Amino acid sequence: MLFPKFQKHIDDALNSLVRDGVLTDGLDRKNITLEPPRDPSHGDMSTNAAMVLSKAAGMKPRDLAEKIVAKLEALDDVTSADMAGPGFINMRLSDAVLIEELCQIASLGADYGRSNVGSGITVNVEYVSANPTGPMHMGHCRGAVVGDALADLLESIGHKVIREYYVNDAGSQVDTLARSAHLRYLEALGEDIGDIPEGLYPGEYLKPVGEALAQQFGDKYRTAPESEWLLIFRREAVAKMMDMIRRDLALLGIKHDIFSSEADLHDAGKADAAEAELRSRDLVYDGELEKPKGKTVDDWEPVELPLFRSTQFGDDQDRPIKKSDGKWTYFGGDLAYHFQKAQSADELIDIWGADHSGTVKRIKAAVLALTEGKTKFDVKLVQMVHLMRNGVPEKMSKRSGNFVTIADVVEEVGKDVVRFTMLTRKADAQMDFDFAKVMDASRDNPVFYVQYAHARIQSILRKAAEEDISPSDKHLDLLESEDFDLIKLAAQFPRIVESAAAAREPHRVAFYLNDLAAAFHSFYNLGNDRPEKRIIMVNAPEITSARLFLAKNIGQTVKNGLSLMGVEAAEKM
RNA sequence: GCGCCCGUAGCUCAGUCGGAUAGAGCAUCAGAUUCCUAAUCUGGGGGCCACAGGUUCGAAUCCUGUCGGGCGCACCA
Repeated sequence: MLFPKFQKHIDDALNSLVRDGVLTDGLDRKNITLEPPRDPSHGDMSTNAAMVLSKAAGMKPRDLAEKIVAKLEALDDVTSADMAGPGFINMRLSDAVLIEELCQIASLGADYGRSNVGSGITVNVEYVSANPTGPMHMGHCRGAVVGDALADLLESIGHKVIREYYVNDAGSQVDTLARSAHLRYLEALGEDIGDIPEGLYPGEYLKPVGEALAQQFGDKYRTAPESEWLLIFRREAVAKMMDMIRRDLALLGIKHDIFSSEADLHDAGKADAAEAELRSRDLVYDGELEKPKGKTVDDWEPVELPLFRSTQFGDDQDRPIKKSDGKWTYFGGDLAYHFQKAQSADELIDIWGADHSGTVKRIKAAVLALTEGKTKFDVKLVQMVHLMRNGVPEKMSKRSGNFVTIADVVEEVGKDVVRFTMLTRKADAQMDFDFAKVMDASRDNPVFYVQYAHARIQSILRKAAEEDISPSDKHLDLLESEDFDLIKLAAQFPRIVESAAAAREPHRVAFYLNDLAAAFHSFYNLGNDRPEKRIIMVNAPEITSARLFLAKNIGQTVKNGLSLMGVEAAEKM
């Protein structure tokens, strides 16, 4: 592949200069970059090697650059190498090396863009982890898509990836769920339940749960005290909610390997074990919390609780792992949960909503303490999505049972639009999601633009087949400069994937695909005014077969990119 | 009051480990279809990269401060 190949060229050139006595050995080369210049008139490939090394080498950047240029211009893969500006080195690539890259796309097919730079490292990505108390709504959507795409991305560079969903089935919210389900159970048995009382979940989605429970238990728990049915109803209702969530996830194409239960974690004594471990190292102690700042709490009174010393790791205050009633706090369980995940992974990544930003420090502290720094841990915060319709905010309120579900949105605009839209923005910037815009203005939606490029290519291939011309690598020497420009852009795909994975920013793939699609559409339209630039030219089957080969592999690259985002590559539009 | 994120064209946003003259889409203006899918393309206008300092060969990018916006600041989850 092109970029690794040229990295080696530069490395070799520097080694050669070391042998010549121009450079001292062992200079730090990690800041050397290799990238296409922003302005194509500067060349195809540019490196800052001379500027980075000049200080340590005791030379002026431009003098060193000249020495490196002399080595590089001797290469077969390079037609020219020049020094520019303060010491940039610009190269132009030979046709042969670009044709070689094009053939690589063809031979690698769906694997073009994949690599093994991350092999041997297992990464656990936890995402979604929505409470099992209702269907998935749009508040969960962005984190789900970003997490899923990130997991794909990490897998594509060779990491072993464990995709995990943490089911919060131990807190008080699932008791509320059980009570809400019991009410619907009574309703299913024919009782008039009236309005849903304050504090219970009012959503209609619990009706079928109540009916199923009535079917299963008859009127066994109609008048029974709560203590008899709470655990049973909790288990049944959580299972039903998770079924529903799994269906919602499937609609969006979100995949998980493991659903970890918080309740199971406690039953297995994992939290006790973590507490014991931390107490033995004096990282958990019994103490009192400070009064909350910036917010008045009416019934505040100091209580002694087991506290984790997160202040030692930069948190504002120590954090309780158990409540005064002796039950675990969410944090207590989460701490044990992360310790458990660290047993089977080298790196952990959590995808959280920005509304949990306040708890990042404590959980980072906990992982650092429990794994003694051996496990890399990163929390990726995904900012809020504001739902709009024609510029008017769409109301969302869980308490009233009134919220926009993922199922509704997928039904309205489709999986591909949702996924692509969620990935056309940095995750740490807020975004608006306007139904009217993504629907009515679908022509302007980047997802269709990219899909259209792929569909257009497939259409050309079908058309060529009718003319009895098929793609072939026999006459690639007939390709012209516009053809090579497309190859250059496609050749960037592997490094885009690699850098997006390293930075954990799936959105970079989306922006790259937009560029690649634009380049192809532009290429295609050259043929409007200049018939000799058309892809299919019935009277010139040799160049046509070469251009078809090019188009086919551009299509392959688009498809590989879309597949990383979980978006279909349309055959026809 | 404190913590985290953000501030780039009229709007929505990119901008790679600090690199060369800051980009794209929408909107706007002017064009392209007897021709492989016009869901496309070509061109024009539009910028104090919030502001002020600092770091250096070089800053939209890193550091400090100010201003503006969002999220959070329970033993909730």
